[in-house]
Amino acid sequence: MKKKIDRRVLRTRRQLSEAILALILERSYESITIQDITERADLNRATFYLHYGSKEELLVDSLETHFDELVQLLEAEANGEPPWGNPLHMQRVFEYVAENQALFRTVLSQQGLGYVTSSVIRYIAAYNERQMVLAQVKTDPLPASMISWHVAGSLFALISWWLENNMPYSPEFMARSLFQLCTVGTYSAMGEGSQ
Amino acid sequence: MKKKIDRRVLRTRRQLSEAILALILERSYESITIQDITERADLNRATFYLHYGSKEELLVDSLETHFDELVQLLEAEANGEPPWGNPLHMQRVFEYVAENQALFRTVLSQQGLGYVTSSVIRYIAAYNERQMVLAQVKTDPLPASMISWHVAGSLFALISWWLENNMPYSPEFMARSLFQLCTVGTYSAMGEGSQ
Amino acid sequence: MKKKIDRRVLRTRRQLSEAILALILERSYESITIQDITERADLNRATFYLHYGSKEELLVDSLETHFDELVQLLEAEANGEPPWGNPLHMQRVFEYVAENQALFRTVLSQQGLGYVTSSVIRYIAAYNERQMVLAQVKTDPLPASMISWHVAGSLFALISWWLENNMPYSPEFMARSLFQLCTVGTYSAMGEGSQ
Amino acid sequence: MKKKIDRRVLRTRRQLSEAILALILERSYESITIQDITERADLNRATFYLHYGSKEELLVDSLETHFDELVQLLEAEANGEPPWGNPLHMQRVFEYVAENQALFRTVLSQQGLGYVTSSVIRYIAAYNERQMVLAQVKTDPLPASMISWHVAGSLFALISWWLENNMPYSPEFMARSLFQLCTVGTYSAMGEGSQ
DNA sequence: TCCTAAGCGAGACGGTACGTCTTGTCTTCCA
DNA sequence: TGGAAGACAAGACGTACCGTCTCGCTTAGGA
Repeated sequence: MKKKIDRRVLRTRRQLSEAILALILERSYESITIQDITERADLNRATFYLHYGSKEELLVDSLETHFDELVQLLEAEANGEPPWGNPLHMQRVFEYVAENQALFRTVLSQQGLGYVTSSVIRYIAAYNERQMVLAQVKTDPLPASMISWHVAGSLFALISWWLENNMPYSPEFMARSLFQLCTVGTYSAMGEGSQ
Repeated sequence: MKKKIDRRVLRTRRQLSEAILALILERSYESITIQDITERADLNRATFYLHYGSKEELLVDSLETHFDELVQLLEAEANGEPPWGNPLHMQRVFEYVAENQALFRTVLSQQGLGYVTSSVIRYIAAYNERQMVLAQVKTDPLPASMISWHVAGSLFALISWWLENNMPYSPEFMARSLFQLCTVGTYSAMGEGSQ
Repeated sequence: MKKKIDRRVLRTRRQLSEAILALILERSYESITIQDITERADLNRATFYLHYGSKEELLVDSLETHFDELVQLLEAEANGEPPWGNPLHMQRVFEYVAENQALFRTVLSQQGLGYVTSSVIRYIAAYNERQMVLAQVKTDPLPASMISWHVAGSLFALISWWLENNMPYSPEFMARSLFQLCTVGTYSAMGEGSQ
Repeated sequence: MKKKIDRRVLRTRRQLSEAILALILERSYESITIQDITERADLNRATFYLHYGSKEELLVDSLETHFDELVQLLEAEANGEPPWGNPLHMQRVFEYVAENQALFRTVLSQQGLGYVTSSVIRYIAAYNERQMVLAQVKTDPLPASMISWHVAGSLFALISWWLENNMPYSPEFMARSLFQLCTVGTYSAMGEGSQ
């Protein structure tokens, strides 16, 4: 019972993906209409509805590739350590962000993409927790999920800060800072004698 | 040369504010039309446009009151300390969130309110930085704004986690946890011998 | 290279035409909204704008059919004579008016249809002049167009008078009267000895 | 029980009259809003409603002056003759039109003023009939009112033609032409041997 | 290699919300 | 008391976008 997907279908979906990704880099997500997408993709508006039910559906489908790529990259390097336990580990994330700078900047800062924003934190937190369970980290007296969210929130915030300030530091530095802020706290991270 | 604001105007704006705040607690922000708002407020649709240019404008105006309240509360208690430097300080935030639970839950989790989400982090970070400057905290070798964002992201994430898990801990506990995670880091916060 | 007009389009336009013609017979033209027309035509309001830019455009389009009918009828009978030169000729006009009584009554008397009113005189005058040129009528010392307007004004007025007085005379009588008033003048038309 | 009309009221009405008369000379009657009129008159919009119920009411009130003037002028000169019985009589009409050229041009040709257009013919016809009755004109076998309308339609048409063609003839010539067309008919008016 | 089901373009249409415009009413305040 | 100022309800306007549909044409891929 083979699925035999028409090559035209694949082509059409690719065109739609490329169109929406190109468009969100250009202007506000909410201002983009399905008409705009299909025009850019050189397709008929009705054709859109043969493949997706909404802009959101297409966007999620289009972004999946990117995030899956990153997650696979991370999981390959995680060796029984909590995700922030190793600066090198986090460094990959910042490097990946730097490579896909335009996309991340858009996704993290655009108004209409709010639901992506919050999913991202949730997504990172879930990933963190998964890794912590695998690494059998004990977190008493705090629950593991709280720690996961703490780190996810911090990571998200640092990435946002980094992009908004035009990446003034190297990925290494950012990763090391995150590592320190999370593991040994702000007091130590800021050096002796501070505060 | 007094401004002489018509009492009707104030009344109308209050009705609109109450209407939109009530509606976002009931259903998806994007699904709310201006027609819905004015109907709920018992006003004519055209009247809306005499006061606001869009749903967003009204929402921001309506939320301001709440957040300003919180900020004033915090600033009154901050005595030359960084905002997370004192668990009691943060406790106020969690208590405030608990009191306005329904609103925060909606604002932090609803899809269409994404731009609020990211503004909130930005807002907290800016507040943090302001306080750090006032407290003359030295942050070498990390820039103060990075620390601000780190703490803001963490606070945001912990509030989200807290609300999503139906507030399983007291505001005191949450504040103390945040304090520890931020100041002395995850290792210490999680107790000796962990990891 | 045929035009390929969608049958649905024709159907839609017919529905709109019928709707507006029915409505102007019922009530004041100005009081009719596009909403009214589309409701009567069982169509969506937006659909109206796919076909016409305004009520006026639709009305003109709808009336054209009627007037073209009359003009064709007249031209078929005109044999090198000026249009009022033959009572039988004009008789057709009055007969046609009688048959489409309700429509003419409305078009000639309704306030909002003023621009139709004046176009009608202009329209008749132009027709007259065209016929006079064809018939090579010499009009010295008066210009042909002045004569055309004179007769058009008279025809228009007599039709109005006829309808307003509930058609007290037969089309034949009206046509003969118009013929006499125009060709031999009021003195002769009113019989010998008058005045 | 004197009426004590405030001088301010008269002033206000005059301002409104002048405003609407000025405006119809400038642009389409329908495009003129009450807002426009009151702005031009340097009055508040609400004030309009203290004096008139609609644009139409104001316009009729404003035009009355002009037409009454003309009628008085005509009646003063009519000495028991039917109104078209004397070329000199009609000449006054054309002269009056020429003097108030801009106004007549507007009133007769503007779309939205259709109801004025048809009232004008009705008005002239009624005047004609009144004069015919006074002059005890016998019109057998045609009814007097039919004759009145015939002449009114012709007069209206000739005035329209005259204005549309930028008044190529003198009032005297127009009056004489109308006289001939109406009294002795087109055949005679166009000279011997024509047709 | 044909043929048949699918993908797709074109575009009409119903539906919904938009933001704007004009009207008419009302209230408050001033001269 | 007449008018200015302006808030508001009411409702039509023309536009924009959506999602659905129908009608053909083209073309891929199984027979």
